[in-house]
Amino acid sequence: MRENLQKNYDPKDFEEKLYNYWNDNGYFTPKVDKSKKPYTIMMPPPNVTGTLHMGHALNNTIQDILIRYKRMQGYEALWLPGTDHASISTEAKVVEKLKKEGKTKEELGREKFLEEAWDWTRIYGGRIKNQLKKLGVSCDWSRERFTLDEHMNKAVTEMFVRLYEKGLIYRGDRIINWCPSCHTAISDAEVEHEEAHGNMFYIKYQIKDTDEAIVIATTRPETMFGDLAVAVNPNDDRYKDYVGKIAILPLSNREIPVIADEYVEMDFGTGALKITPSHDPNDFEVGERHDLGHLIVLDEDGRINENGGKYKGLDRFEARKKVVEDLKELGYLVDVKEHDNAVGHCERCKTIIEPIISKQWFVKMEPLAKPAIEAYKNGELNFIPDRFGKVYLHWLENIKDWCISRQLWWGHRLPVYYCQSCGEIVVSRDDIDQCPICKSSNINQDTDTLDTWFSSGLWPFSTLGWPDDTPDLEYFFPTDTLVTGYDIIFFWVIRMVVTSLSEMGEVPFRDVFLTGLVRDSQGRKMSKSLGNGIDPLELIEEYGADALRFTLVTGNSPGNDMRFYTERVEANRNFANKLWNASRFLLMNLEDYFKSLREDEMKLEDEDKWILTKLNDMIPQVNDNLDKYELGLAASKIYEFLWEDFCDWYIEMVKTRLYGEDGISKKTAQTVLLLVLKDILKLLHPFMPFITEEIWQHLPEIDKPLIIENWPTKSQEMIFPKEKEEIDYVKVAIKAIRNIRAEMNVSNTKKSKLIFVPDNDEIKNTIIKNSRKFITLASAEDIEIAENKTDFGMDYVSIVLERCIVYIPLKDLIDVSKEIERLRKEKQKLQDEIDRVDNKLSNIGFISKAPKHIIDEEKEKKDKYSQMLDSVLERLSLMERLLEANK
RNA sequence: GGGUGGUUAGUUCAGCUGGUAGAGCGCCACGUUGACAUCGUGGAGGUCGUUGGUUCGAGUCCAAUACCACCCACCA
Repeated sequence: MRENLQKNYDPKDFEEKLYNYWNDNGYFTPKVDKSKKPYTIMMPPPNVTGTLHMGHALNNTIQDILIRYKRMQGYEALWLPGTDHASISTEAKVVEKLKKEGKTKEELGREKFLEEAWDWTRIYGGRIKNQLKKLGVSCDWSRERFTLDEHMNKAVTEMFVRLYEKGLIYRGDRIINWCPSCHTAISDAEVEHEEAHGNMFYIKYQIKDTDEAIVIATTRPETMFGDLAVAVNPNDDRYKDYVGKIAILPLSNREIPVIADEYVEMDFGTGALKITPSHDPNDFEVGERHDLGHLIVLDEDGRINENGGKYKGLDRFEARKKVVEDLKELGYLVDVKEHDNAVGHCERCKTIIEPIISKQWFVKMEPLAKPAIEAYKNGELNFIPDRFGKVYLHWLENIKDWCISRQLWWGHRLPVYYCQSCGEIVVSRDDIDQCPICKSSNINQDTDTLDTWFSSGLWPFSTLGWPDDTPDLEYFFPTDTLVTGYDIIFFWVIRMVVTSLSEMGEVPFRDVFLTGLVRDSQGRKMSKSLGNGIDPLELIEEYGADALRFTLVTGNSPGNDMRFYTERVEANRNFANKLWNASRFLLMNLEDYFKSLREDEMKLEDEDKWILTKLNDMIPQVNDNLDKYELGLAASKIYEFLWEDFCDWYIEMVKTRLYGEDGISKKTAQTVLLLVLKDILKLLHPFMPFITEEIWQHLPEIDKPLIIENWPTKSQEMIFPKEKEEIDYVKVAIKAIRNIRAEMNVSNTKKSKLIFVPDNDEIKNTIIKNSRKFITLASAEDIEIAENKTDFGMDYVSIVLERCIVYIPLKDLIDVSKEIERLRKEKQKLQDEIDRVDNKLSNIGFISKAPKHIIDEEKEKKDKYSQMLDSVLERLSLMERLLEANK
């Protein structure tokens, strides 16, 4: 015997219990079953040591909805979870921890440091996993992966070697972005540009052996110790004569050539530019063209090095001040102007980036980008919403090489070995301790690790076993949908597409569903520093996971940022509560369900047909929405159906039958109630998995858990247009009656008689058939059908419906003049509508060009309103006459 | 300098292929009727940023424009 549902909806009673039940029974784990279709999502791996935030909650809710939907549709639905080692941020956290203990990573050494990092990972690594579980994620934990797992490491090495062998990975001296705080190179994508107020300094460089000087403009005077030339535009007449001469660098008095290069803009600054090839990407290019060589003047902390003479040891910003002071004192500083420009910051630690020449490893992107561009253009890869495709294309079309080496320890070590004896560079799948060329054992592996995104870039296939040929890989790859934030397109999405196209020969996923950012109620980004973050776990604790999930997918559209209001979670908790109580009501009224009548004795009544029709109209719409990733639209349709159609109308209409004596009618109502509720639970399950499963488990005659139930499909024989229309008519009538009673302040407890005067038999039958509904839903004590409108005088209030008038005897409450006033307003309203329709119908353009069904609709409206207007006019004149006669 | 998104009820947002504007919250009035006050019933509230255009008809398509966000970009 099953227990009843608890009286009060309290998610805490069952959410955890159900999660374990699903997980323990293996419902999250799909099988490789060639007779079924797979559907695959790879979870974007959160940082292993991170904590769950709203972005994760949004992301994972969407993925879970898709996976549960597909699972119920009969797909082998794989949602593979995992975590990312997040090299730079995890390493920073461990370094910070060491610092607190008074240690540095250098003191500790690589091996000990990695032990610390693994400890850290073990301590905090489980945290986010457990937090995700509270959300209800139905991902396959048996296939969970971590980007630093042994197997993942193998995949990374394999990819590196393959790309290297194809000539797509190379080592070189390039200007890279150096973070003086993280002490590593970072990629262009990891640099955030921010507009900053600064100064443009105009500095005089003397021309050797003359009295003349050339004035250059720079924002970074402290790098002048690295200047290797002054450049002007070859077409610039002002400086023509200086080209080829020697300029003398102030402060250090070093001699540098004046060169001509097209790169220099004549009308910017002074038209003369100092060239610092080791500290500026453009200057680097110029330097290459003119063979200027390199001169580095900053160290890894961003301080001036020994090439800066007496300025050595000064931080770059202090050095700037000091250099400017000295230049001024010595008369070299000609001018200072305010100047704003975009300054690059480290995406992790927000430190200002230092462009610096450095020997690093790069991926050559252009040849890899081409197929990725193609894949989008020919439709193999879709973005939802599509506008992000443009962002994707723009990035790929302007792509630059990707710096992948990091001067960090926590990560995948480069599979690169340097022979100290013969100088050979060996890239190898296996660890080597002997040089394959000179056989020397004096060979060392590169100490650098790879950019985190290099390993996560392989996520869609490395997780399935690549490079090994596994059944999972064969069956589940390529994946179907990727769900992630738009802020991560460049970091991650593009890298996955590129590596997959290169080594798997196809796109890693068909659809990329991009979510917006979850912002606070004021529209600000949630951040730790602002302290405005809302903790999803607290919301789950208070309102339940279902309410939070529903909130995250409704009221916004894909790719758009959303403001988060706790009030909305509350509203959705109320929705869950509504479902809970409706279900409880139903179960209470199903107590005699088993011992009641036989199936074939069932007789569907109008309201049964009405709700079944509405249900079956909705099902294909919901499916369509879900297939198009319109999760919010799907959710609101179910919301409305449950609350309005099912609870407010159907249940209320059916109550008299449940309490009544007619066994067949009761049994029929019970059956329909149960049938509709079951479909609601199924449709809602992806959105609100916990409450729906909990209720499901309490229903009679269920043979499997909801999570693996069959998704509802439209039932053609359950569509009854005529009855649907009839009930809709009854609803309109009931609303009108309620409305007028409320306007006249008639309390619900005061029952009144309703007298209907229908125009025709059809309406008459509808009224008679549904008369009980008026009694329960429109506070009527009695229903009467009359033939003659004129029988009802001043003691009655009248409601004009289509083809029918309702009279309510409310003797004491009626003020005739007010009633006349009301009727006049009614008349005006109808007249306006008729005018509007007339206007349309008399328009030749409309008649000749609009589609027939639209014209017919308008004509019908006209008929309807005209007929109603006649009734109103008739009633109005009667009342006016009666008022007159009464005076 | 390029590009994208937003601008709809007091507020936060929906509104699919163009056909008399919707929801949640808030507000007002009434209501403990045997699922639910985490509720019910009724109501007030919008010239859909502005200006043009296409169309029989535009919140919905096109073009300008304003404002607010965001992204990209090597003018030192």
